Amino acid sequence: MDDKNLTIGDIAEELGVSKTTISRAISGKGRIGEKTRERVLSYIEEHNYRPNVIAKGLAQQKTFNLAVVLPGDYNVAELPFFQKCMLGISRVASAHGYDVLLSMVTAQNTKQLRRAVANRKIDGAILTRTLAEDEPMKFLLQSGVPFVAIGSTDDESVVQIDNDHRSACRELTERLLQSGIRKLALIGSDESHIVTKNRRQGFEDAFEKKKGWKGSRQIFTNVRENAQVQKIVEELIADGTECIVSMDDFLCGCVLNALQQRNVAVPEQMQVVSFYDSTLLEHQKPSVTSIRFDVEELGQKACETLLAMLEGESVELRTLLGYEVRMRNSTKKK
Amino acid sequence: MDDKNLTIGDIAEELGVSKTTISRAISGKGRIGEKTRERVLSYIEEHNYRPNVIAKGLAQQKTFNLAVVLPGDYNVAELPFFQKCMLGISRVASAHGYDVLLSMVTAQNTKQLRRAVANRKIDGAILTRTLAEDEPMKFLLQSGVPFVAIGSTDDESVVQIDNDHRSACRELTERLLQSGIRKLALIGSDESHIVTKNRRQGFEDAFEKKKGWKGSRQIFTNVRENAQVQKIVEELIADGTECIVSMDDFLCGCVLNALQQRNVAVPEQMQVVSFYDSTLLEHQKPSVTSIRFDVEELGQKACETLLAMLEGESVELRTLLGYEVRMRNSTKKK
DNA sequence: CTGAAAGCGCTTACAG
DNA sequence: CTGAAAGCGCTTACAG
Repeated sequence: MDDKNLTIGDIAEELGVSKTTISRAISGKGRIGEKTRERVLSYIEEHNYRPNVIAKGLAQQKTFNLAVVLPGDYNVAELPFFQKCMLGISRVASAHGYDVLLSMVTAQNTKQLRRAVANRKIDGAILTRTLAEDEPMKFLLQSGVPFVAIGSTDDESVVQIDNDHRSACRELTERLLQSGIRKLALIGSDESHIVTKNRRQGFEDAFEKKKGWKGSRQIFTNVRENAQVQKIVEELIADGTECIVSMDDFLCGCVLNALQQRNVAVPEQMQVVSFYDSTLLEHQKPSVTSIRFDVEELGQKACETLLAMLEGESVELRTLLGYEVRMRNSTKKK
Repeated sequence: MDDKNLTIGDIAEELGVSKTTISRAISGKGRIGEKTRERVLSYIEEHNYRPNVIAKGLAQQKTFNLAVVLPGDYNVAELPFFQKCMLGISRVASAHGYDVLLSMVTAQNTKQLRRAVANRKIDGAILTRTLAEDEPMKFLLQSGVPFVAIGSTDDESVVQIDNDHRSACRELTERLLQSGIRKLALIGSDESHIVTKNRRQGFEDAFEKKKGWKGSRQIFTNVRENAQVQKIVEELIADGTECIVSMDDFLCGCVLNALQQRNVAVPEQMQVVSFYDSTLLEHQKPSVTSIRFDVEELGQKACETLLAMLEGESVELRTLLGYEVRMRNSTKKK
């Protein structure tokens, strides 16, 4: 059945034509007689021939591999994001005949990525997040390897695919304000992640637009540990904050936990909002009002864009994908 | 600086020797004069030459790629496991000059893996979990691609790397029994995951050993949703169960949640135990008694074993890695 | 100890 | 429309 190592040469011999002809029949490039092509194609079909991609690559100076750069220090909150993103990327890659090579990097250690590039094992790369000081990005930039970044950056020379976090956070905040909330707080993690800045801006934007608005807001960033959240929540309860917006589902989990332990009812005594709408909070009661991004689509789009670049097509410098605000039971109905 | 596309031919010409010689100097295979070798090596060093791995692979019929087969349906509880495992694998692979190709599969869809194999883009594969009915494993088996499985299976023809879940669960249970608990329950997810069966057995083992022991146990498997957990916990509280053992950290999170909502104090009124000791429960109060596996080591070991197989070395059919039982504050001190 | 040559399995000008 | 030949960048018998 599996004529395992059938080569183009074998087929040529078998069919009494040249290797060139076989190659042309397969690739569709170059002129070839309709009948010859059909003969070749049906032979291939029947004998289950699969071209050797490595050899093809060598001849064409391609690898048909894409590197996906994955931070090794992803935290729990980001894991579901990574998973879906990866799914989107690998589906598109696969559909286009590409494979995905994994490069795990940390802030200090970009070895794996460097190796993949130095060994010429990839045609392009996808960065799965963006940092203010982004080593992998710097490296990619100076190495000349085509790449796209999932996330945003000020660098006008990098192709970016991102959700519109700023607008999303603005819209969400606006809705909260419209519902009559006068005192709210935003909690986020690493300021070094560009996405954190963008959300923060969106939050501020909402207040900008509401000029004469009376009320107060507080912002906490670089919050990473449950202990910090507990402290913050305690303060917020004390000073009468009405709503806590968390920038990721891990933080939101901590917030809910803190409230529960202090017997503060959600949403009656404190409203709670999160981002991502990930599996992390999936089973939470009450269900959590959240922004929803289609992460798989994000991955797909990123991969499609990179593939287009590799084909020499010109692509948008910046692709902003949408979002959805999902009002649920952790906030009061207006 | 970056003499980008330097080839073996360029160096040969430059140094006035043959390509064969260059190749030998690099690979260390075949006889070569000490001085010649040094000349070549220092030239390479100086000009920052990197051999083209793809070309090398074509000549040697190798790809220097390993497929890591990743279920696309990993749930939150498994995500941290995957991340660490991946880290271990990719570190070892990288250190040995191999790259990691990602194959995302689902129960129904093993396309990506099939493609990688059919295209001859990998030298071997690593399965990151084992199922009772394991499609990817079946495929790998019949395709003849060398592979190792992280997890266990009855199939004596597959090389397995696993933690000793059965002993771990037995030891944990024994400790609970020794501490005086008379009534306990075990909650787990998919029975189709072999690891679930193993743990269940370990749980039973502990009772076997304690012959004349009086008391009762309950086992719930195929539990996936928070709603199910809530119901179960309710029953368990009602019938006076003293301790709930969860097979993963997601389930345990649900259990803790259920207890908290019903104002059942941990560990005073109900003791709680989990597996994995993952970041999922990292910040939980009280801290959760748990078994701890070194997942990164697991990944490393799996990769090392596969690499050894590719070198033609003979390897253990079965490698069982250890575990640690961490007693914390969700159980009573003896 | 060293090299010429063939080969890995493809592609692609070039010529016909 | 088709093919011979050179080439992608390596490795590896074989001969010397």
